[in-house]
Amino acid sequence: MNVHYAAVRGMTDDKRRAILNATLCLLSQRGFHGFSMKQLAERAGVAAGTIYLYFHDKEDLIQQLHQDIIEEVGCHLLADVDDDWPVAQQYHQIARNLWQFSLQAPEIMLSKGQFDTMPPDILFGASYESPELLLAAREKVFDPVRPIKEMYQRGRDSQQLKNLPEDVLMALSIEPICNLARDHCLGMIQLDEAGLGAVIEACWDAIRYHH
Amino acid sequence: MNVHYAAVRGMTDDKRRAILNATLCLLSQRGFHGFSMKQLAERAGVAAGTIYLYFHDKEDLIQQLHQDIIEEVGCHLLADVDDDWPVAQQYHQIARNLWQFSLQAPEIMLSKGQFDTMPPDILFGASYESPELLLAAREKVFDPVRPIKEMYQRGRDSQQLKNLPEDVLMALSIEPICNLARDHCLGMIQLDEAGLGAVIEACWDAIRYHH
Amino acid sequence: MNVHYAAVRGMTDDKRRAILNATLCLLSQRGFHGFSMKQLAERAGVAAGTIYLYFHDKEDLIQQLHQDIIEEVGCHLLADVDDDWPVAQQYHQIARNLWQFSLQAPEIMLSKGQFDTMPPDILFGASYESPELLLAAREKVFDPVRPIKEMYQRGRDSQQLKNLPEDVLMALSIEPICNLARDHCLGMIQLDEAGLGAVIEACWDAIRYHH
Amino acid sequence: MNVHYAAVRGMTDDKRRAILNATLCLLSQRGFHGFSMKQLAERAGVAAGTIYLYFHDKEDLIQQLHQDIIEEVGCHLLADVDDDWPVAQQYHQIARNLWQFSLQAPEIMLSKGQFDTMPPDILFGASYESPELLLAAREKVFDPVRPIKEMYQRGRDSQQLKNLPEDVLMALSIEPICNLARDHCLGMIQLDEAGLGAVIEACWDAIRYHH
DNA sequence: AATGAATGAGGATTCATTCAT
DNA sequence: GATGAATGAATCCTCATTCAT
Repeated sequence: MNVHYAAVRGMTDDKRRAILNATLCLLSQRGFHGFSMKQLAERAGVAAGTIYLYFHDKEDLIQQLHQDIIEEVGCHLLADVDDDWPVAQQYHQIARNLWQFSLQAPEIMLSKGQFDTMPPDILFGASYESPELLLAAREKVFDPVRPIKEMYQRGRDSQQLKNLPEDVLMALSIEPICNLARDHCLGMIQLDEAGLGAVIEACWDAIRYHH
Repeated sequence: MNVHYAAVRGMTDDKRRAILNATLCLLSQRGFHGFSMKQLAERAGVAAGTIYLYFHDKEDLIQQLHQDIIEEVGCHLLADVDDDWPVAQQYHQIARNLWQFSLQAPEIMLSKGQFDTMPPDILFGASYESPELLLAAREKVFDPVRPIKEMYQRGRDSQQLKNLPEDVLMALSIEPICNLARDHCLGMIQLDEAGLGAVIEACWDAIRYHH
Repeated sequence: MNVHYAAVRGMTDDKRRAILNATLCLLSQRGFHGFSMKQLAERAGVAAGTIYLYFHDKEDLIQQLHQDIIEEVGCHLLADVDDDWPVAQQYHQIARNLWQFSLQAPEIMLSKGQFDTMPPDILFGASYESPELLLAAREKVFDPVRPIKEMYQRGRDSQQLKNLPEDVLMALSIEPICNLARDHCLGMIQLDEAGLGAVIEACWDAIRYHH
Repeated sequence: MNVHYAAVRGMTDDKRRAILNATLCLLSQRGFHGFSMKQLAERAGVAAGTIYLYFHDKEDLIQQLHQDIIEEVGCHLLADVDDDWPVAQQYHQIARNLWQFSLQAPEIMLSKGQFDTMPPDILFGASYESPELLLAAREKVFDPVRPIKEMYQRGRDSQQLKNLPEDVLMALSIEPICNLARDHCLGMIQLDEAGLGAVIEACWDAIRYHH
């Protein structure tokens, strides 16, 4: 019975996963309004109605996908990063993890821009009209990557990093690598190992405290 | 007669401008597929059919908007920049111009992400499938901001900037400021004069050649 | 003054003719609903609004075109036909005139099918619902070709033609030639001089009284 | 189970049939561009979107209707026609079948003119520009009525019919009856049994070889 | 007389979602 | 749980017609 249940769970979860994967693919290529639920069903190999067994509607689907991705990204970025390392080493590891991750899951990289431009009520259930609500909701959603934020805080407090808000530090050192990874995935730029090293170093230069 | 003609010209151009402005507004909020031509007509204060007197279809409208914006951005970013200045000074002026521009035309800043995630055939008439065609088409479209690219080339050749492709240098020094400007417009971050100076300096640190 | 007026009249009539010619062309290719007034204006070399100076609306335009065509057709079919000739000779002359006419005005031939399938209220101002009204209206419109009908009557009354209604006699002897002329114009069939003679003879066989 | 399945099949096919029937009705009255998909949906008793479950677009719908009609017409015209009969008898049977058919399916008769004036790419996927392609496509579409064509060939080869192309023979002996049947359906002419016999005989006179 | 910009109703088609099976 | 036929509102775009110039 247990086995049977597990099997069923697994199967249904397979369907959920198939739908989420197909959504990611279509979302990264066409954006939220740019693909239809029928296309999605086809791509996922399920019937149109099946999607609504797992997700309440299109927005819910996107929201759950977003959450899933953040968890996966958080997991990959922090792999092999030791809390005891100096901030510089931590940062370099994270940056390399990010690049590595973009190679194995390019659609996720491509989907970032779509999520960034999405009305925030879809992802967070709050709009720009009420900034404090939105901030709180964002914090919750981005909880899986909080350790990264905390690393920046520690780095700043110990004067290894410049005295700037964490958001800004990340915008200076993580986002450029995201953007370049995306361009790399799209074939718009080429970057070899040496180039990658130089880029990571440049981003480190941007945020490290110059004595 | 001349005046009269000008007035007429002005009026019809007013319609085109009204449509483009309304498009920018809706595009930045909802994305390409996220707003309807009827909404657009309403916002622009014209009849739905009128849009098609000035633009062939929705894609053409977006493309023309994109071109218009690039010209306007190019114009503003390069204002008060002297060719004879050292690269460092040129960069700082451009960065400040960019921030300034984001304050007076926030919707343009917000629309950048939408354009970045748009299928390139809409903007450039070429897809990722044929990279060389796409590259050529991009170059043409981005011609109004070519002087900025050339500044980066000169800076690199004279060893004032790191030895990285211009695209990468820009991704390290211009895009982060764009992103922060966008977040600033949305109220997601606050940045005072000192903070802005620090950010610009940080981006300069990212790309300047450290001897 | 008179001359001036005539010139103006001529010019405006030129416009009317240009519009009618362009209408014929578009109608024969696309049918009543298949072409737009803007296309028509373009083809005729006038502004869209100009059409409405000469015709009340699209239906009126078609109706006037129809009337014009019937007059022109009547004129050509009856050319060189002498009232004193025997019916057989008259018929042969008309049939040859018809073929000849189809060669010099193929669009008219092609437009016949369009008029035949048009709701009769457009052409005659009466519908199939009130057959007697429709019949009267048709008679009036087709007045320019009445001599042909009368020829058939005389032929029947003098027992040179079969004892069938004129409409039927025409459907047996004129319409097939029209259809073949249309197919010839479209390149769907080829018919040389001998073939044409055989066809005309065959149609004559269909209606002549066999003693 | 089988019965159940059949019932379901029947029901869905019912929808397709309802749409085709409604299309025929509207097409014969208004022509291809003259009726809207919304009107069609209303007439067929389905939602607008439902049409697109069965047909790719309006052109596909018309094309399928055309094919259906040709099959039905072929079936009716050749009913009770024996291959062993002399050509004369075959022709007479076909002609009577045609008249009979026009009485029980008048809309089909009325639709013929609409199909005849339709741009051939809709019906055959080929235009007048490439006559050989068009001819081949036509032959395929008209395959269900090929036996009739073959009868004409045999009749001509055995010198029972005049030495004219089959197309011409049909234009002389079948099309006039079609046209008269249409006029009869519309109430534009009356034709009793004797009249019909005379008409069929007249058409036979047109094509039979006179020794 | 002539223009052609402007209109907004109406065109074909697609969409997210539901529900009977 | 899974299906996919069915819906009808909403999509983009075209149309015949008007009217200020």
